[in-house]
Amino acid sequence: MQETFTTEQGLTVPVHDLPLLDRVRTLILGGDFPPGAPVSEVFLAQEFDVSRTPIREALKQLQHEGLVEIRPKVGTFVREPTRREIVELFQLKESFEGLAAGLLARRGPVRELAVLERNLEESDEAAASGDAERYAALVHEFHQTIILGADNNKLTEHYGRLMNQLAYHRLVLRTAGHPGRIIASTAEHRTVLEMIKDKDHFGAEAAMRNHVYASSREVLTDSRTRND
Amino acid sequence: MQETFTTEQGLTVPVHDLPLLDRVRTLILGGDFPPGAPVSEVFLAQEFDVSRTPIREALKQLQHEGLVEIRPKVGTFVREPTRREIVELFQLKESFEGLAAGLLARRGPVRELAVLERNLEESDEAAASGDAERYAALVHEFHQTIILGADNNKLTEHYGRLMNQLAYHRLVLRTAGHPGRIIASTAEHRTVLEMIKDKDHFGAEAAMRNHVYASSREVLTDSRTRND
DNA sequence: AGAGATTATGTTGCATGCATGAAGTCGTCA
DNA sequence: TGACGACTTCATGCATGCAACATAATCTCT
Repeated sequence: MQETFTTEQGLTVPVHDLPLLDRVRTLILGGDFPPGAPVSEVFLAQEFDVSRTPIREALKQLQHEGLVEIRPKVGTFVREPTRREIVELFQLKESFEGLAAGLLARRGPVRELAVLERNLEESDEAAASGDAERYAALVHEFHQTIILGADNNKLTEHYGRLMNQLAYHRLVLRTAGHPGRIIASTAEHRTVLEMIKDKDHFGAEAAMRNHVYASSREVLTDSRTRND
Repeated sequence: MQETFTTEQGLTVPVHDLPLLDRVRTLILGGDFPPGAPVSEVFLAQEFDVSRTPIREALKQLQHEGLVEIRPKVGTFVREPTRREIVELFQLKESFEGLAAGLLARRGPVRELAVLERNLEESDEAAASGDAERYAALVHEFHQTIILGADNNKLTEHYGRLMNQLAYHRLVLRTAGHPGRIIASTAEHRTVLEMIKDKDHFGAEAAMRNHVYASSREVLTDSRTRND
């Protein structure tokens, strides 16, 4: 097994081309490029002070991840996911996270339980003090902990791809949404955690899927963000 | 949306580099390369009569798909999935196919029902006449029909990636296994179909997951193939 | 002036060459 | 004989150059 590195989104990539691929991805996801904007190879090449060749390879990866669209002989463009794709991705998210919660419950973890417990406490604090940013970070951490806790690298990998595709959408929502409004999804998180504690993997999966479904619906029905 | 093409495994790729990427993938999955074997760029380059550059890009894609391992400054090698990875992939397969069956049941399909119905009849015939090859093909078609019937392109995409990673393993099992032995999993398929007919998406998902789990266990416990 | 054809431009697609680094090989020395 | 070290070999990593094609701009003709 080669040396790998797991990115923030949980995507495992070979470590040797991490800097470039990661930097390009960050640049595109950063929001500097509106959807549909062209991403020229030469621009990126001089931006990162490398040749076009490694840039091309990175862009192909990103195409594979669904973040950009390469039109042969024309150019590369930031891909704007359609609403239908968003729905599809959320269906997958529900399935992935449900699976993860179930696997974690079956494992009967120790370390993760403490982390999740602490997370919920801090989430309550953040919600009470109205710290939206902190709350969002904690929500992210909660889900990430469960995914990683499932102890299934392939799941982590696929989940990372998924979240990368949703990342741009999330960003739009987060910046365009109502920052002050935080709906406490902590209750649903707590339910999930209880199920995991009880080693009820069936219940944990169901609870997590309900939670993801609920949050996705709120994202999809209107444009208000639920920070989750 | 750019023009895409869906491969046999259901993986959607841009059409312009289909020939090369697909041919390289087929070559590697074809079994000519034992696991761990080096896949030199120059070899592939002269094999397909192109330069190293497009070969490199294709290999990077395959690395992304998990089929090869690129060791920097050393070479590219056919990746041998560990047993643990096989287990992880089957867990994902269970989740994917369960999701697909559920979505299909919820859709209340018409065309797919006829196809699946016919498939089961032919499966019975193939099983009765002991045509292992035909039976395996029908099993593949059954699952593929359900995946595609779920009408979720992202699911199809992720599933395709998954199956590509399992493809090599399947091949080994199929060739090394006992070709005469066919255990009729048709009964489980029939259960899944009944649930879909009844639009019981919950039951369909459960039935499919049980089925996939059962077949995976049989694959994993010993080396005998169940053709599924 | 408008429509079609033609040129011009910009970007990608690929081939090639060279530098870099990793293994393996051979030789030398203790 | 065994171990250490320089060297050879070989494959990759990347830069560069040129050709091909899509698109836009221009020109011509009616």
